[in-house]
Parts: sequence; structure tokens; C-alpha cells
Amino acid sequence: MTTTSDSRPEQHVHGADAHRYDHREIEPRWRQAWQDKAIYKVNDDSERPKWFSLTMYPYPSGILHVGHWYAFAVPDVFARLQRMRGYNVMFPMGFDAFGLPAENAAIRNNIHPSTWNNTNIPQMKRQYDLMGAMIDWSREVNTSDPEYYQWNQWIFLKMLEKGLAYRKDGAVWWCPNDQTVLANEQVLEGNICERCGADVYKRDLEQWYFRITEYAEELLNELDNLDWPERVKTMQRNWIGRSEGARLQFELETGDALEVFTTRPDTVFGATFMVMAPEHPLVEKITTDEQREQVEAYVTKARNETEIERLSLDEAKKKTGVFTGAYAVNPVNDERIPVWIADYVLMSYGTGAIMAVPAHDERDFAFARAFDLPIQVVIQPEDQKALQPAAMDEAYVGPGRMVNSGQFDGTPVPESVDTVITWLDEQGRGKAEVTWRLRDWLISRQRYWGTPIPIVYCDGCGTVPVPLEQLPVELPLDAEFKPTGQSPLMTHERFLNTTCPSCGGPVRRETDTMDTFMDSSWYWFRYTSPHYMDAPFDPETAKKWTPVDLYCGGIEHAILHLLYARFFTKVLRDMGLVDHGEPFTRLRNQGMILSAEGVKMSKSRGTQIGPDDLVEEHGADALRLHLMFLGPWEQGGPWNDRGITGMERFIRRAFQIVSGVGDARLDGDAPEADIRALRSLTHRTIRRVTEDIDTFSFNTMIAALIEFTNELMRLRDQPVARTAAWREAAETLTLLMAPSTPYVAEEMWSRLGNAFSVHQQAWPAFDEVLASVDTIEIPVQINGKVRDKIVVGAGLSTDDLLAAAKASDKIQELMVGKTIVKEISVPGRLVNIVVR
RNA sequence: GCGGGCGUGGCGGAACGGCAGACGCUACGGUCUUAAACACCGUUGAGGAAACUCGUGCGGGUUCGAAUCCCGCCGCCCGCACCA
Repeated sequence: MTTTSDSRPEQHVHGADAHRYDHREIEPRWRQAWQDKAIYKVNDDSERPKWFSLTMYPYPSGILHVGHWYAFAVPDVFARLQRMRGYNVMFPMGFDAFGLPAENAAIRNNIHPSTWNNTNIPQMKRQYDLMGAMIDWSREVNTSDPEYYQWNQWIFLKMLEKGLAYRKDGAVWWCPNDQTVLANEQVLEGNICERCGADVYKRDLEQWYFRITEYAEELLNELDNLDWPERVKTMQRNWIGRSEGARLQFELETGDALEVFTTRPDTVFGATFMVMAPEHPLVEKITTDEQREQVEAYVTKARNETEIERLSLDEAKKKTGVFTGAYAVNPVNDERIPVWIADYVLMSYGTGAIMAVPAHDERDFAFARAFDLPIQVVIQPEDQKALQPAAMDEAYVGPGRMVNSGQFDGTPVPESVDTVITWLDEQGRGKAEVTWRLRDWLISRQRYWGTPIPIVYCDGCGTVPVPLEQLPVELPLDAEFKPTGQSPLMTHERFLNTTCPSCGGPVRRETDTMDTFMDSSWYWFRYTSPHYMDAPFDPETAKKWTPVDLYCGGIEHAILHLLYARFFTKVLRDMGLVDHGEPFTRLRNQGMILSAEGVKMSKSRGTQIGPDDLVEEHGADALRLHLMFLGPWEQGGPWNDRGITGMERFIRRAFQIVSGVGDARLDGDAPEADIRALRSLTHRTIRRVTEDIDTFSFNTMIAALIEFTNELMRLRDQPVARTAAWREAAETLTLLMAPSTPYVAEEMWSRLGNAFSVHQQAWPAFDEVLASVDTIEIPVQINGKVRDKIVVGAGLSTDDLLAAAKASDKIQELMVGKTIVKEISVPGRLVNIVVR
């Protein structure tokens, strides 16, 4: 390893410009040096402990904007700190290259999605390099590359083998604009497409699903052990939605059994009617002739229109429904109760049917009032007048005691739930059950730009998986990719027609592609062995690197991506490929950088701020600092470039101080106290900067660096600036700046006469003794108001501190004629004297 | 409706229950310069000549002491939303 003094341009050694900061000259030069020396190359076999820092990979959308920098440059600071601390750091990057964004952009620009990606990806990589990110591009992952997506197919086939992938006919969400089905998770506000905002509706289609519900319990329970933001965990918990209750059977007079799920089996005596989802399979059978016309009309309406009509929030609460003409018998009291259908009961949750207890459920209450159905009170709140159904204007859902419930009268609620379940079980009328809100994951997409599902359909053999050795099933690049409502692959003869792996006869390929969330559900494993050809990744190497120690990304992925990624990790564990079930030990979400107007940056509205001009004008280092200094990283906020000059000024000052050290003689004398004060400041700054990066408090970390630099500026003409302590300060400043401003720190390191590279140095150690201070200033309050400040020894005891405070002339003056009521003395903090 | 978060100068934001406004921007004044840019030195919450007083969305409370904790409002943001 050579020093870089020979690579330093002449003009910086001699002449007036010697200590001038010029990012235009510094940044490209060191970028080149890092590439030439491959200092970011990741070694799988290092003796150092591993650290896997992952940042969510982007869509190859074209160019980066400052939001991408915000999302990546800041985790880069953390990764660099870890590296300097002695970890073997993996900080990889790739591209989420399949899917609608690329496909839609390609359609808009009338070029092939692969062309679109091939144009954008190099451009984006150049921009990541511009920011000075610590990326080893030899590990890049591109999900649209067959080398990658064949492993999607491999995993799919393994899941099929284990019964975790299955094909099912059913009503699925359809987006008429994107011309594809959507997963439940991709439908917002009842019927809005997450991608394009169009109204979506349900269609009957045969589709592939992943059985994520199999893992519901584990997905819920293990959240407790993760170092993730609480709100993300809460969102996942709500999404998984565990409900404890009971499954009950009601006999219909037609002889059929109607099963319901309820969380309140203790209200079963108050069930005065039943409601089925319009799509419930029994509806047709039990509907009486007199009611048939009405019921059929309602069912048709529910299937075709309800979702759109439900758009308005008021509409959603307004109950509609139709009587089927059928009656059921309440199993606990033999009451004959009518069976209705209504769209407020969802086929996809529970059993698709409910027992309605209007007295104690808000929705059932509203329905009963709308259709004049009977209301029976079975829970009586204590210390209140008896509830009268006619006088109620809302359901009573609180605690109390059971009434009108036979032998259970007087049983306290909510303990009543378990009591009743036990009894129902004994009677064979019901049993305890846990129901989940989570649904299985629909992965089929009728789009071109995705991983082909490796299945063929044979007239003789049925649904046949493509054998592993025939992978990849390659996506043909010459297909017509424009959306037509069916997969473009359906008209691609060469793709479509193949031979059956089972019988050798002619077969048709599955033409749907996989949801791109499949790609992102395991991509980080691929970074650990990006060219491995025997499996999705080398289990041995993966074992060294995973789980990911720190995952950074946007809050918008709080549910979908993170839930699927957790699911896949558990599946891969159960296949024996990995040894852990949770992929991301620690998660941090950055806030969103908005446009100056406070709205989301959007390409179409022209509100995106690109980094290139800012880098040209202010430098990548200044831009990195500015993004960190805007405010708490986890908060985000509107973009403005007003403060960036402040960051440039800071860099210039630091640069000037450190440049001066390179050629100075530092063997001078200075007062011992000055040296001690400087070293104390240096070590306190190490502590602050380290703690702040560790806690993701990047804005205050920079404030600490600025304060340190400003103090050095004040001292630069003092004798202490000619001592070894000054060099310690300058070197420390350089090392502390290295993660945040990698370019100028490298230049400063070189100017200090040190060997390349600053990024391969150890993070400065902080010395508790040196960091301590001898004297501190303590505010002295009278009745809670600061009246004086005294300078005292740092280690003063409670009593001595109080005595020192009372010795102050000013305090004595103010206490003349007063009586001391109370004295509070907090060492290191303050003194407060309460007087009357 | 349910769940979570937030509210501090002209602006971005600091502040283990202990000096509110660190740090930066802006603005103003000054030094340097033929001049400009850069840089450097001041001032910059409000009122007041000063002593001092008032100040963290509003109203209460706990405490020697509250931006911070508790109760009740107001406003903004995010997530879920007929999940039985």
C-alpha cells in the first residue's frame, strides 16, 4: 500500500491554493482510487466478525433523486462506521428490475422493458458511485436476469412440493387499468389499486397462491423479539389479525348446517338472526322460492358493484341485505331465527357467515335497526338500569353480567367467553377457534415483465411442474408486452407450446408471471453468493452472512415486503437452506423526502430533485451532510437546499485546519490546562459522534463535528495548535468525518501524511479519563428561576455544591430577609433554593 | 370509528423531569478586498435603556422544578377500516 502523496496534484502542495477545498478536483480523484484499489470488495473469508447492512434495492426507474440518496447515503454512514470498528461489512446493492414500474415505463416510452432497464441501471450505478457509497458491485443482483429469476422458479417448485404453493379458483381482485390481478394486500380502501389508483373489482380466475397463513402464528409471535420500529410491528400484528373465539354450528330448517365464527360466544343467547356473505355457497340452496328473485338480484349487485359503491365512507356504514326465506335454530335456546344475506359479512373471513347479536355488536345493531329485526339483551352492565332494546341507540359492548342466558345468568363478562366455550364444547355445539385476518398470498400476475411460473398444463396429466433441471423457464424477450387483459405470453407460440415433462405429449405453458414481491422476498440471500449455480444461494456462505444485522428502507414496505420476506425466510429454514427464521434483526425506516411544497416527489409532476447538479455545485460530501442535517432521519420532510452552504462552510473549515497540520511542526509547548482541555474536547467529540451514529441521530452527530471544528478554529492561533494534542485533534476529526464525508476525509487523511486509506483505519477509541472535565458551570436557582451561575469542580458533592451556591454574592443578596424552605442540590446539574 | 405519531424562534431543528432554542440557514452590522465572490468577527425568540418579565398548540394537574409526566381539549400527519 502506497501513500498518496505522489497522486496529489502539484498545485495543492505549493502556492496560494494549497489549503483550498475543491470538491470538483478531490471527489473524482478519490473515487478512482477506491475503484483502482478495490477497497470496497467484500471478502467472504475474513477473520473479522461479519456485519450485514442492507438497504432496500430500488426500481430501475431512470435516475436517482435526492430521496434515493437519503435512503442510501445515510445507511452508508452506518456501514462505514461498522467497517472502521473492525467488522467485515457487507453493504450490497441491486435492482428490483421486474414488475409494473419498468413495464409501464417501457410502454409509455415504447421500448422494451429490458432496454429500459439496461439504459437506466448503468446510469443509476454511476450515481450511487457519485455519492461515494461503499458498494461492491461484483455482488449486484438484477431480478430480471434469468440467472436470478430461475431461483424464483426453483423456490416456487419446492414450495409446490411442500404444499405451500397451490392453485385455486376464486374471486380475485382485478385492476382494469393494469390489466392484472392484485394480492389482497395491494388493494387499498376497499377497492383502489395500490399501483395506479384505479377502481378494482373481483373476478373469478384460477390463480396460484402461497400458503402464508400456515405461518401466521409464527409470523405474529416472533415480532416480539425483533428490534424493529414499534409502529411497523403494530401494523404487522394488525395485518395478521389474530382473533380468539369459537366456531359454532347452527342447524337450518332445510337440514343444512351453517357454521359461524364469533369472538363473543357468550352472547349466543342473544343471536336473533343470522347473516351470510352473498357469495356463501349455501345461499342458493337455502333461498326460498318467494325470496329467490330478490336474493339473486342482491347477490349479483354485491358481486359487481358493491366494492365501487363502498367507496364513500358513509356508504360503508349503511347496511343493506336481503332475507333468504330460510330459518335457523339457535342451538342454545331453540329459538327460530331468520337467515339473511348482507355484504357486511365477508366470505373471506371466518366462515363467511355470522350469528347476529344486535344488542352487543355495533354492525348487527345497525342491521337490526335498518330491517326492524328483534334485539335481545343478554349482557347487563353492572350499576346501570336494565338495558331496554327499544331505548338503546347503540350496541352495548362493555363488561357486565350475562342475562336471559339460561344457566349462565349472572356469569361475569368477559370471563364468560371461556365459560361458554367450555360448555359448548361439552355439548358438541361448538369449539374454541383462532381466526386470522391474514389471507394466503396470491402470486399470479397476468403481466409480461415477471418471472414465468414453471408449470405446464397437459390434457392427460393435468397440472405438471417443470422439472428443476429444465429451469430456467426463460421469459422470451421478443413478446408483445403491451397489456391486453390476458398475459402477452398467451400469444407467444414458441413460449406457449412445449412438451409434457411427464408424458412427452404437447402441452401449454402457464402464461401468468409471478408477483414481483416474490423477487424481493429472498434477494438479500443472493448477495452472499451472487453467482452460485446449484441453489438460490450457497447455504454455507449464507450462514456466514445472514441474518441481516441492519435493514434500512421506507415505511411503505412495513407490511407487504417485510411480511413476505419473513415468510420466505421461515420457508427456506424449513427447507434446510438457512438456520434462522427471521431475516432482519434490526430495522430502521427513513422518513420521506418531499418536494419543497411538501408533497411526494414525482417524476410526472416534475418535482423530483436530482443530485447531479447539487454534487457538481456543492460536492457529494456536502450533499450527504445536508441530507443528514435536515432533521431526524426517521422523520424525513420537505426538501430545501438552503442549508447546504452551511455544510460546505463546515467542510472548508475542517479541511483548512487539517491541511495546516500536514506541514506544521507540532513539538511546541502550551499550558498544560490548554492541552488537557483540547484533548478532553477531542475525546468528548468521539463519544458524541459514536453514540449519535449508533442511535441514528445523524443531525446531532454533525452538530458535534461542527462544534468541534468551530472550537479548533478558535484555537488555531494558540500555542496549543503547535502541540501533539493538535495533531490528535486533527486526525480524530478526519476519522470521525470519514463515514459522513468519505471524499474529503480521504484527502485530509492523505494531507496528514497518512497511508491510504482512511476508510481502512480503526474508529478512534474514546478515553473516559481524557474526556472528563475539571470544572463545570452550574446554574443556581431561587424558587426555580436561574439567578446565578457558578463554576465549580466537576466532582463536587451535594453538600459542597450547595455551600458553593450559597457563597455566591448574588444569591446571598437575593436571600436577604427570606426564609429557606427547601434546598435541592443535584451534583453536575443545578442548585435550587426555595425561599419564602 | 380503531391504532400510532406529532405540535418549540423568520426557517430546518436541539434539549437523561434540571440553564428552552444546541447546531445550521436566513437577516442585519463589521473586518478583509480596487471591487465582487470566498473567508473571518459580532448580533439575531418577544418586550424592556437596564434590572428584569414573558415565552415550547390551548386549559388544568403532579413536582422544589414540566417542552418533557398525568387529565381534558384543538390542530396536523400516518396506518387499518363492516375482520364478526
